[in-house]
Amino acid sequence: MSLNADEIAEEEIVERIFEAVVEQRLPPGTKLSESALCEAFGVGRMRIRRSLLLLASREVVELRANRGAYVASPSAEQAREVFEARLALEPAIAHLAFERATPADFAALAQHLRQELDANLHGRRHEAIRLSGQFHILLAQIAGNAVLLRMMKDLVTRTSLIIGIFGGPGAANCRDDEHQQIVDALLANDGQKAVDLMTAHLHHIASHLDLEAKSSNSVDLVSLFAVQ
Amino acid sequence: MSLNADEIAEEEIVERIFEAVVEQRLPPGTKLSESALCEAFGVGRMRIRRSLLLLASREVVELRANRGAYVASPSAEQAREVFEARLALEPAIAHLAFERATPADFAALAQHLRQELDANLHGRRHEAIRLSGQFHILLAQIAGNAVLLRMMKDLVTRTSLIIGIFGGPGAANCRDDEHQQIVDALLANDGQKAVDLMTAHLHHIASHLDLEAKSSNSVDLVSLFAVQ
DNA sequence: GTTGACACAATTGTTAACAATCGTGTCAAC
DNA sequence: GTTGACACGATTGTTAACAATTGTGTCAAC
Repeated sequence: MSLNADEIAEEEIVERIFEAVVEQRLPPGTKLSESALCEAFGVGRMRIRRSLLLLASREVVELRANRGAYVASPSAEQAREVFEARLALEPAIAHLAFERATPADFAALAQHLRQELDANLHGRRHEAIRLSGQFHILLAQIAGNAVLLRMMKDLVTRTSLIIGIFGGPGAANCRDDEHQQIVDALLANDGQKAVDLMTAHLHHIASHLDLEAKSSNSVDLVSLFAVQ
Repeated sequence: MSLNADEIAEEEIVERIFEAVVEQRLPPGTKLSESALCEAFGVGRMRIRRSLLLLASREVVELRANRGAYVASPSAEQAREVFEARLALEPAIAHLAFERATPADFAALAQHLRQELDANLHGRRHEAIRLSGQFHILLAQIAGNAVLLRMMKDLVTRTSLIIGIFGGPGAANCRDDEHQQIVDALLANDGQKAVDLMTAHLHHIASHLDLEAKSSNSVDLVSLFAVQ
């Protein structure tokens, strides 16, 4: 009778896998076998199957017919599209957050920056990466728009995959103090500056990627056999 | 052996239902019973179930536990969020389309405008509504970004639901010539004007909505029993 | 006449067995 | 030594029967 204390829901499974991908504990291409996930989450195969379908619809997981589910490996083209989308969305989100931030929101931002700094100082890498993405999601929450928030969760998660593939070694997260600067601009009531800093921040992240390399091996063959 | 001429795929079912929702042939709240859909598409229940899950993840369908699937009925708050998201995305999309449009794209735009005009002149209402949304999707295609394109498909579909609920009677689609004006600005090589016209266009559509009314009946009871 | 309880029908949700596909390892042939 | 075919094991995909929940209609009680 107690309202559903029994089993884990699909949404939670999706959320957990999102988190693992963001933290780069699930690298691109990792196989997600059904039986392993059933055991990991203690649920039936059907629930895992639905979760994988949801993850695939958000392009965090790739479903290959008769071969199973794999963590997505975004192509260079997809990476470009993700950053282009973020450049379209996040300045607008920064502006909305600027208009709507309450004192409680500023407190949350301050606490977040503290956590981020702390994780970086103490070398907790996974947590630092997660918080780095979480900052952008926190801004979307402050912007007060569930549609934009959902979009950002997807984009941030895919960005982690992109950095895992195209990012230089070690330069996994944007550990600069640019997040701090954005919050400072918001605190200084300078919305336009916050928007501009966000745009610059995204350009900085993208500039640390090498979208040419890492075409793996298959592409070599493709270009080899190109008619042109 | 022939490569899959056998059955309809989930994606196609999702696409067809999206289309029906855009054309407002599936009004908000319509029940989508599994057996009926099985018959309609000639597929097994499992495939329908997966399709409904995908539709729910894009918030075009609402899944109520043990009660089935229903076409979503966006709330006023959700309507606000959808338009806010469109206002964030579409100016950027218009700008990208401006930068990347080829002569072939302009031809497609011209043909689209002709079709839209024709459907309006001859009173083909469903087609007119569909084309009205399709214009915005065509722009996203021209912008050359699959991520943004996917987002726009979702937002346009949900906008149809929103207009169905909050739109005045008859004023279902934006039948002004604003689409024409946007294309004219693109043709005149005036990107900024196209962006501004798009923003104004979205404001016009939103201004024809009555987000206060149509709280149906349940909300009356809620406000009636509100503690405050 | 309205209200409450009860039972039934219809629909959804789950489980488990079955079918199909794919990758791998072995083995023989060249 | 490499290549091709074949068979096996493992994993995914599907089907069908079963369980559970919800809504409805009937019927008696007040």
